[in-house]
Formats: sequence, C-alpha cells, structure tokens
Amino acid sequence: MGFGKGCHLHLIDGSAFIFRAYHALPPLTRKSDGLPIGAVSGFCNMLQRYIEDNAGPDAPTHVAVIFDHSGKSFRNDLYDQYKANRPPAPEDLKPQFPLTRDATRAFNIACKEIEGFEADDIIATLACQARAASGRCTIISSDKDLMQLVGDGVEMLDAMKNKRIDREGVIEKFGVGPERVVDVQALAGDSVDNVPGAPGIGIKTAALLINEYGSLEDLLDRAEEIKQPKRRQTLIEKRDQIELSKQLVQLDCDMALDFTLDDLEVQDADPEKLLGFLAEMELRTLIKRAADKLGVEAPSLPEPALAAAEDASAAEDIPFDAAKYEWVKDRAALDRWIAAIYKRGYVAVDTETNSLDEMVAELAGICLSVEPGEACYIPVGHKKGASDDLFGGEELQEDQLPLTEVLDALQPMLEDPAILKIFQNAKYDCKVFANYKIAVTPVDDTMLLSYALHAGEHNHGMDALSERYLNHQPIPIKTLIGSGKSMITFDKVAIADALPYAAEDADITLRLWQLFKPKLHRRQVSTVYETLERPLVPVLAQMERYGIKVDRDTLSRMSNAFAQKMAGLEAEIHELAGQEFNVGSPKQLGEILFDKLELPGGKKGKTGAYATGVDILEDLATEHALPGLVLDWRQLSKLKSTYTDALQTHINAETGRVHTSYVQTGANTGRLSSTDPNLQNIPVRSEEGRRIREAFVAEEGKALISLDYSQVELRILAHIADIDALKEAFRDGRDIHAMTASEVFGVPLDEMTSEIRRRAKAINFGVIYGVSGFGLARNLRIPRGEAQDFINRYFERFPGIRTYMDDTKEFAKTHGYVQTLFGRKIHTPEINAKGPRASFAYRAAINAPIQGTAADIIRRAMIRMPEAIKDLPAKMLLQVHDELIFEVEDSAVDATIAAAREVMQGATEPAIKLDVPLIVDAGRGANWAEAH
DNA sequence: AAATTCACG
DNA sequence: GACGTACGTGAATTTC
Repeated sequence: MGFGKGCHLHLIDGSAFIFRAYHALPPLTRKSDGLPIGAVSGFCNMLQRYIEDNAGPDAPTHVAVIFDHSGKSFRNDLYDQYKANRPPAPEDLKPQFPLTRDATRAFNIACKEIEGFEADDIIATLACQARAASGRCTIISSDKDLMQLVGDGVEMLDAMKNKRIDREGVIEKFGVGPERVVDVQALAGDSVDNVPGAPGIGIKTAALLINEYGSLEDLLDRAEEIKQPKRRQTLIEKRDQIELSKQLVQLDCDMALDFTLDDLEVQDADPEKLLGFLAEMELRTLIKRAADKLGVEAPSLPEPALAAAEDASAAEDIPFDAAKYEWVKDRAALDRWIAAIYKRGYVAVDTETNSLDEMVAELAGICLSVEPGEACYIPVGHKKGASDDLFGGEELQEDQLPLTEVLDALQPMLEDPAILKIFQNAKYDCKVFANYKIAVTPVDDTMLLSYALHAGEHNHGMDALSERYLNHQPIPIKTLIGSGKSMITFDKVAIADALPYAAEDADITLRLWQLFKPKLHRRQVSTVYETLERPLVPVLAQMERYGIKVDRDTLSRMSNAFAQKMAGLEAEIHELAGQEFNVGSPKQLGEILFDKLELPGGKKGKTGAYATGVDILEDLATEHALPGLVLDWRQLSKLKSTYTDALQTHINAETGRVHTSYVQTGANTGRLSSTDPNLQNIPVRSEEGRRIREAFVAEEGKALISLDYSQVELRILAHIADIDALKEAFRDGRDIHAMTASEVFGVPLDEMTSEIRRRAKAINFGVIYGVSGFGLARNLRIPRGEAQDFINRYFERFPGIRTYMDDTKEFAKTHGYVQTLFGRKIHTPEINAKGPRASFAYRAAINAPIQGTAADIIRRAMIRMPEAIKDLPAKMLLQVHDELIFEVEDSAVDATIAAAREVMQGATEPAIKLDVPLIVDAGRGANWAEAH
C-alpha cells in the first residue's frame, strides 16, 4: 500500500525513550556477563506497551523509531556551542545505544538515523511528507522542539502522560500557534540545548512580542518601536544571535532520505526474532509477556541465565492454589511437616494470633512452608463464636491439635541452630513465641531483606511485596475479620476460612525469600542486612518486652490539671471571640480570626481553609490577645490528649510498664520509628511538656540513665564532606555553632552574642536539610535577602559542603540511590522527576547519607550493647534516634554509663574510623526528666 | 480517608 | 521564567 489518504504514520522519538528508560529504572545488568541493560530493558518494555496500546481500530499503518546519530550535527557548524553544555552520556548507558537499535528491529519496526542530522529533523521531514500525501501523523514524544510540526493532520502524543498535544496544546505551551513556535523559541532560547536566544526574554515575553508584531522578522525590523528600553536595546543589539537561534531551532523538513514513507509500513511481528532478542538480553518477564501477546510458547533461557535472572524466581511460575494448602489435624501430619523441614534446612513460618499487641497475643495457629505453592496451617487456638451460648466464646473449634503438643513438637526445630526460620516481620512472631518461652533462632526476615534492598522504592508490607514481586494479590484480612466496629479477632474465624489466608502468608514469605536473598549480593547490601538489620531484631524485641515503667497517678494528676487550665482558657477565648465555638477546630478558628475579627493574613491551602498553624498564630499574637490564648490551649490539648491521657491506656496491666513497638523499616534513612505508643516524641522542648517525662520512672532501687550522641549529624557532615575547619573544631571540643558564627559572620569568639550564635546554629542545621534562602528567612524571621547572604557566606567559607551537595545529587541522578558510610542504600526514585518533586528528592538525597549514617552508628551500638552490659544489673529500654535510655540498679549506675558510653563512642569501629570524635553525654535520675 | 496540627530527633 | 521553599517520623482531631 502506498502512503496516502487514510494512512496513519507513527514516529517514535527513540532517544527520548532511551533516556526515560535509563533514568526511570535502577541500574540493571545482564546476569550472565554483567552487561548493563537497564535502559534496553525499559526501552523494550515501552515498545511492548506501545504495541499493546496501539492495536485498536486507530492503529497506525506506518511506523518508525527515529534516533539521533552520534556525533555532531549540521547545527554545530552553525554554532559550535550548540548543545555544548550537555553532559556526556553515562558510561553504563553508552554500550546500550546500539542495543536499542537491535531491539527496535527485533520488534520488526523500522529504525532510522542519519549522520549529521538530529532525530528531530528526520521526524520533521517524514511528518511533512505524510502531510503532503494527505495522511495523518502522530509523533510520540513530548519534546517541545517538535511542537512546531503540529497541525494539519500532525499531532504529538506524550506517551508517559498518555496526553495528545494538538494545536490547542501547543498554544497552551508557547502562547502561539505551531507556525510561530520557532519564533518564540528563537527569542526565548533554550538552556538545555544551549540556544542563546535574547537575554532576559523568556517564553511568556516572547509570545507577547510575536503576537503583537506578527512574526520574528517583523519584530526585528520594527524593534525601534518597542517601548521598554532594555528590551529594545537587546533586540537590536542581539539581532544576529536571535537569527542564529532561529536557524538552530528550525527543523529541516526537506532532508534527502534514502527511504520513503512506503518503507515504513507496519509489519507483523516475527516471534522468533523478537523472543530471540529478548532471550539474549535475559529479560525474563518481558519474554513471557511478549510470548503471551503473540500466542506462542515462551522460549526458556539458557541455564546460567535462568538461575540468576533478576527479579524472577522458580516460584514465579508456580500458581497460588489454596487447594494445595494442608490443614494439619493430627500428630502424624505434624510430624511429616517437621521431617520435611529438617530435610530442607529452612522453613517459612507465620503465626496467627488474637491481637496485634505482641505482649498479650495468644496463638491461634501456625503456618509453615518449605516449597513454593505448598503450605500448611496448624490451628491451635480457634474458638467458636460467642453466639451459641454463654461459654461459646471460650470453646475450641474441632480438629485442632492441643497447643502444648504442637509447641512441644515444634520447639526443638524453632530453636535448632541448623534450621533457618524465615518470617515476614520476624520481630512480631518471635515475640509471640517468646510468650511461650520459645527462643526462635536463627531467623531471616523478608521485610528486612526488602528494606536493605529497596529502601525508598516502596514499602515493605507483605501485601505490597506480593503484588509487586509475585504478581499476586493476597487474600485481604478484611474478608475474614471485617473492619471497623464489627471487627472480630482471628481466633474467632472458622478454621476452614482461615486456612487459605494463613497458609498463603507462609507461601508468599517463602517465595519472597527465594527472590530476595540472592539479590543481597548482587545489590551489594549483604553487609547492611547481616550487620545492621538482622542482628537488631532480637535486641529490639528484648527492649520492647522490658518496656519502661510509667506512673499512672502522675499522668492522671497532670491530665486533671491540664483539663482545668484548658477550661479557663476556653472561657477567655470565647469571651474574646464574642461567641462560643470549638477551639480545636482550625476551620471555626480561622473564621473567627479572619472573618469575624478581620485580622490580617488571608487564606491558604488547596482546600480553601484558613491556615492557623503555630507560625501564623504567633505572628497574629502581636495584633490580638486571642491567638496567644489559642496557642496556650492547643499546647495543653496536645499534651493531654496525646500524652497524659493516651499513655495511660498503654500501660500493660500485667507489667505496669509501657511497651512501645519499634518499626525497623519505619524510615527510609535507616532510622527506627516507634508506635503504640510513640516514645520517640515525648515532650522536652517546653517546660510544661517536659514534666510528662517525670512519669517515666525507674523501679524502686534503680535509676534511669540516658546517653546521647552530641551533635552527631554535624560531625558526620564534617567527616563526609571533609571540612577541615569543622573537623578541627570538633577535635578541639570547641563550640561548633559559635565557631561557625565567627567564621561566617567574622565576629571574634569573645564578642559572640547569643543571637549571632543562634543564627549560625540555624544555618548549621539548615545545611543538613538542604535549606533555601526562603526557608532560613522564615525560620529566623529575617528578610530573605539577608538569609541568602548568610547561606552564600557559609558556602564560601566551607566550599566542601557545596561540593558534597553537588556530588551527592550527581550520584543520585546516575545511580538512583545514595549511600551511608556503612553502605546502606537509600533509593531516590524521584530525583530525575521534574518540578517541585525533584527539589524534594534532591534535599532528601542530601540529608539521607547524614541522617542514615547517624542511624547506622546507633544501630551498631545497640547491637553490641547486650554483650557489653551482660554482667551489669542493667537493661536497655528505649532509643530516641541519638539517645539510649537504660534502667539500672543504683549501685551500678557509673559502671553502666562507662560501659555504654564506650560502646556508643566506638560504634563506627572497626569498619570506619571517623575523622572526628564521637562524644556521648550522660545523665541519671529517678525519672526520665532528671536523666535527660 | 484526607487534611491539619504538633510532638520529637 | 515560574514555582515552591529544611530532613525524618507518629498520633489526635476535625472535616468531608
């Protein structure tokens, strides 16, 4: 068929596909020889998806992928600086360029590039030919340089956003129609391609001028008429540069091609060619997908490749089948499973209980799996519903082995050092077993494997991991126990219903383990997992089980005092407002402040509600008495509801202590988080809040001690960024903020004021977070320009910090992650996004190695701590990021401080020798307020 | 369930 | 040239 009316040509911007694929994916290598193939893999995925998405009635009749030819183009002859500030392609991308051409041909799609021309010119020429032949053309690209081609049957399609760009879309972007796009571009220039344009004129101004004068030529001819003197001068003086810019952005629609549109006709796929290529690249998942679409059998990979193929396991092909899950009802079946476990050497285990609180949880059943697709459930505590009779709630369901018999049979296996027990979130299950005096060891944990491998990429809950890596959606727990008020506990579920859910969890855990464990080496995080994750599990479990004693009476008295004060404040507030309203409602408060009292400081937020945060109320406090009272009320309300009231409900009836739960995967940086209750945010900054710490007490005859790292993150910054001045200051034990102030502001140390020191402190902390002038200005409540000056001077004085930031950003952009000193990888998938998301990712990437290294250090200390204090009457109870809290008999306070301090100060060694000393401060007392 | 606010390092 | 603007968390409360 010759190309003509009714025909539809698709032109794919190949280079855009390659770069998008490269940056969107983590570095991926071919397993058999380590060849980098991340971009090729992503490129093939995009082509496959393109083909699947374009099979319908509007399918193209002709298609080609157009590439840039390597080397210079004719534009470099026009202007030697054209695209001169483009960084060279990353080393691991270069070998992939020819492979993407091979991939295109393997998909049986025409593949074109021409020496001395850019892909955009070939696309332009073909689009014009298609238009001349009365056919349609769709350009699959979002490159704004191609927008000049739109119109008259030519459209663009942004494949990522699946958004078509027509004439209207171009006008939206450039403010002019496609025929004037080059004029606007010539004026505005392009920093990415290094097109100079007219200095000081951007797209907005350019569109305004072009629309007023009709065309670039008319504008330049009549430049004398322009009113703004600066703009007039620019256009007159830079005429040559602007005309050159137009030549650079103008695409060549009239290239001589050695092929015609007819050569681009869509061809049927050649399964052998395509699958052969994908097999050569060892892209397992894509082979299956492509074979499925083609309706042919997927070829098997060569054996070594199969064994190692990334993100694919033997388990992937084994279906999930609830019929293969076994209900263990008798002793013979249980013994059979135990024998199978000993034969295999490892087993995936999951426990079902009647509570999410491990301190009180009782076993409902145990699941085991040693082979993907096969699992069993051993119910031991399922009870009949309470509906039958008064005692029904305690009566056991049928066909369950006695709990003690099951535990006696399993205990030797669970404690056998030769048998590896695999869990998803091992800490929970180990604590449950600990309730039955069973010490499970050794243990692997798929949640922690995922965290070591994928921190920052996604969460590590089992449901999410299963969907992502096994392509399988587990049975939602809601279908068994319901949700909200009518929720029941798992031990009340009928065993027949519980079986498929529970056994599946062990099955999934085993499959995830088979997938993740070999990846530790390939991603080089084995040491992270083995030294920072795995050994921490028993340490945290022990701390949680000890808990910390909290005095209910103290909290209760404080609650009452807060309630009284709040009532008084509330009356005053209503008085001042002239009406009653809910002080706790930001919405109602906003209306009182800004509508009724007409205080300055209008709306904010996307919901249209007034913002009434502490910053705003503090500013308003100078205008009116009410905001200050609200702030006082809020502080009390927070203290009462979150602390003095809520903490009481967390006191364990049996132990009289509060048992928090640490989430080891809680923060992407390696920090822990603490929940139910969160004991990492107990008030300390305000005098009234700090008194809540008086309720955290030591037992009679014991004391609480607290040891915290002094300015650990700044020390790490000094080491990582290699700032001599900072390192020396730390080595000499000087006041680091005063030192910074004197360096940055030029004030001698003996003339230092607290205000200047405070500013330096804010800058020191800001730097760790990637602060902007705007942010520092807001924090210090100083003019923005002044804040920017501070920051500039800071970087001038400590240029190494700027270098660290630039290097970190560059590393994140090429690798997709950043690293701590101990090799922990924190992924930064958004670093190559554009807009504000990239800014957030950039600041997070700067902060992560610092915060993460600090987290690694205290983890190392915690892991060594039990051994260091084993002969002392002391227990480690809490961790608050840079602080550890112990309970110790009065007689051993000094010895414990000495032992713990030594472990903490030496925690980096022998792996790392820091250039700065780590200093640990210590306190002691009958309660946490005194100890801190 | 989302948004807002505020407690901590 | 515009846009947003300091990192990492968890919990309580109000609003939709």
